[in-house]
Amino acid sequence: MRYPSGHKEAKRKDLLQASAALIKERGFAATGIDAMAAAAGVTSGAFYSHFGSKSALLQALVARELQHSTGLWAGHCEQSLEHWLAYVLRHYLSLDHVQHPGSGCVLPALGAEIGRSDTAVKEVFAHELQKGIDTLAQRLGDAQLATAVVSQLVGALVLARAMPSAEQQRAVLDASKAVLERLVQAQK
Amino acid sequence: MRYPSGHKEAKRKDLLQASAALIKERGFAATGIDAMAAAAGVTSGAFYSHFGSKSALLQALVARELQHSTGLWAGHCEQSLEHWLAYVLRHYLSLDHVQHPGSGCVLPALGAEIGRSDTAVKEVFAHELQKGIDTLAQRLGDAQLATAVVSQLVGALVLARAMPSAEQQRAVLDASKAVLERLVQAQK
DNA sequence: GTCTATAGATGGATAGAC
DNA sequence: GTCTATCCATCTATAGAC
Repeated sequence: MRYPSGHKEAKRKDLLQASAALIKERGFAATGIDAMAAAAGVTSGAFYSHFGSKSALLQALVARELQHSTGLWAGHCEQSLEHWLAYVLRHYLSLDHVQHPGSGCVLPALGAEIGRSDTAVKEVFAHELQKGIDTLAQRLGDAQLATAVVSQLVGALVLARAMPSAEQQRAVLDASKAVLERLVQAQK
Repeated sequence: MRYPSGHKEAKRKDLLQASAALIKERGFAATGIDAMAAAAGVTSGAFYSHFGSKSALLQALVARELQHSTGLWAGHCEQSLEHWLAYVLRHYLSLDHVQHPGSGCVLPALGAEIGRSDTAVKEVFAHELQKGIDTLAQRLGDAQLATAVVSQLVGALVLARAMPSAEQQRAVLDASKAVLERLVQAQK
């Protein structure tokens, strides 16, 4: 073959990684194939040798992004509940996360658009998210609380990003921090 | 004049109402001017005699939608905190709301896209949302709790809509209901 | 105020050369 | 496997007739 072994897998990974940042930043519907391909250093023709359609890329992207997130999640859950909580308050509910969606969690950035996607995308989403919720549920001893905590985090990021000033963004984050501490402390 | 007095205001209202449902259903970026105009029974040419741009419509739409939502919100807050909570659990956190975004709240449907809009849209958003939060904060006696409750509701709707089955959607809603009851009851 | 028509750009996706 | 070139549809926005 004219290309080295492993080239295709590497390029597919490049495409996923580069388009993930673009899509989380601009939105899935607003991001074109050309822009994704260009971000990975190829053209739109090459895109279709890796993904059958734009929706197929979204499916792979949701899987990859959630696997990464739940990996971080689980890593900080291992030590203790307090350690996990400190990590979430410090990083997930941060002004930096609000202002840089391209390098942040896929849920607040693309959650609504996943809800408008086909069943294949939703199934990947539900499957991967469940892993993260299960990990937290084990630590908390309460599956419903774990699910609500994720909802709290996602809602706070969505609202904070819609705010026009950093002060207003911080107010939304601080409110969520206070309530999350209350919820998790009560569980100890 | 060739058109009856009040015609323009009425048509503008038609455009807002018809496009609101479309946009909350399909997303703002994915909805074209032609589709919005057609839903109100006019053509794209007429659209621009009411709104200077697509973004100007979003601004008017966010204002109108949030005014409607905070009106409902305040109405159910008047009687008692319990009455408000029952209303929210029964209607906002319902399977019907999850499955019919076109007639539902603008926050979970368009929150992420408002976050990607220009400052004018974000300022209208923040101004109108603050009214709703203030109303609830007075009842709860805790402004941060009020903000976090809204985040919880928005996050739950976003996640539930991304789920592929009604059972999974309901699990997200039930988790939020349980935690909201706990949070609000503790405040009494 | 609304229409038709259209400009000018970009969208997703495909075909054929290399 | 990637490129260039392209089809065809759709996009936002404008111009001119009525």
